[in-house]
Amino acid sequence: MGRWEPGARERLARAALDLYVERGFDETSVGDIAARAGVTERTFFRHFADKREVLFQGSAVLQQRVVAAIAAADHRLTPLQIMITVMRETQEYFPDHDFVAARQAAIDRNTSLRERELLKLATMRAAAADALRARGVDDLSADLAADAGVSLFHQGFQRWVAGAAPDLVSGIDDAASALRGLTA
Amino acid sequence: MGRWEPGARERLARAALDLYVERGFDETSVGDIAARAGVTERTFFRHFADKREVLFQGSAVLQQRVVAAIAAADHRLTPLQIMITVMRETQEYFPDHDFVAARQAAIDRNTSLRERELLKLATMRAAAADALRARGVDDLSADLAADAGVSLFHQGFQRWVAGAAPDLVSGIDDAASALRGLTA
DNA sequence: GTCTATAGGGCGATAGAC
DNA sequence: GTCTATCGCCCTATAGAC
Repeated sequence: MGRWEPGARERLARAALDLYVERGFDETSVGDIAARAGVTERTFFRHFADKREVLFQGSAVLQQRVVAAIAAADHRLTPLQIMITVMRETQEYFPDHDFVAARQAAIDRNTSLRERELLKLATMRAAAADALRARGVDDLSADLAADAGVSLFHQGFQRWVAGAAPDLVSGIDDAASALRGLTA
Repeated sequence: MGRWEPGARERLARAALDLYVERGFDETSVGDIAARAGVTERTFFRHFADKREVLFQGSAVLQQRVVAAIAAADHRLTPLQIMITVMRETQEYFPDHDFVAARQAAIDRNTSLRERELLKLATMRAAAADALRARGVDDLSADLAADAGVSLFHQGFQRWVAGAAPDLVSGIDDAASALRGLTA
């Protein structure tokens, strides 16, 4: 046995989500999280840049997969079709509805967490646009297709989490269908 | 003459933008801003909720106008047409290109300012969706049309600020035209 | 207007793994 | 020996409380 237990990062992430749900983000100090995880405050900041970031661990990996999927998409698809296809495939990164719902409840109750969520979505959107440009899509079309794809993802995601769609893919399909109605 | 100079709010806003541009957001303390404006730190926080908010003063007014314009739009327009029309009318709120460009340069160099900008856009989007719903547009279509409208605004705005479009209306029209190409 | 808790960064020391 | 995670105590600025 070492002087510290392994898995500090995971314990910190778990403790943070639990506390944000239990008593809210503003009412939770980094000291509280660290204490529950059995480490010091300073250790928290070595794993996570700030108090918000602990809820967005997976976003960099998700974004890399999205970029790779765009690069690998069928050449006969239009930019918008590529985005819809790729967004549907993100379903596998959100396996546990209860976990996602708890995390989303914490985010929705706090403005600074919503800001961070929006930043992550915007970062994914920018990366998707770059990936489309790398396939030869023109600048403006790439930005707009990326915006549209992330919009469909976001609306589908929200409806899945809220229980208005049975799964993420259904939510995205509902949104894509409604978008077609709007532009017809 | 009172015992303090009037216009503290305007002086603070001006001092903040100048300092953010000169030396960057992180390198500027609230004390620096207050000193340049000739007031105390406490006065800054009575006018602005936080250090970021000082760059987003006009957004509440802009949002109100957008909501009112959606409510007043021609009944024969589709939700997407309403959004395009209303977004084009926002031109009058951004008269001075140099001021807008300086402000945008400060925002683009700092992540936490970008977060705040994204929050303001998301708030406008939510308000626009509510205004569409109030006209009888269904839930999902309202959200998607609001997303699309704000996307067109954002892309058009960026291109105008960067000099790729002669004015905001042209930028939005370019984006709307490209979007039509994507969904055709 | 003053007072204070907290965020979050810097840095050296330490204790494990290899 | 190196590398890396953790600790602990330094610091300042933000932003809320009183």
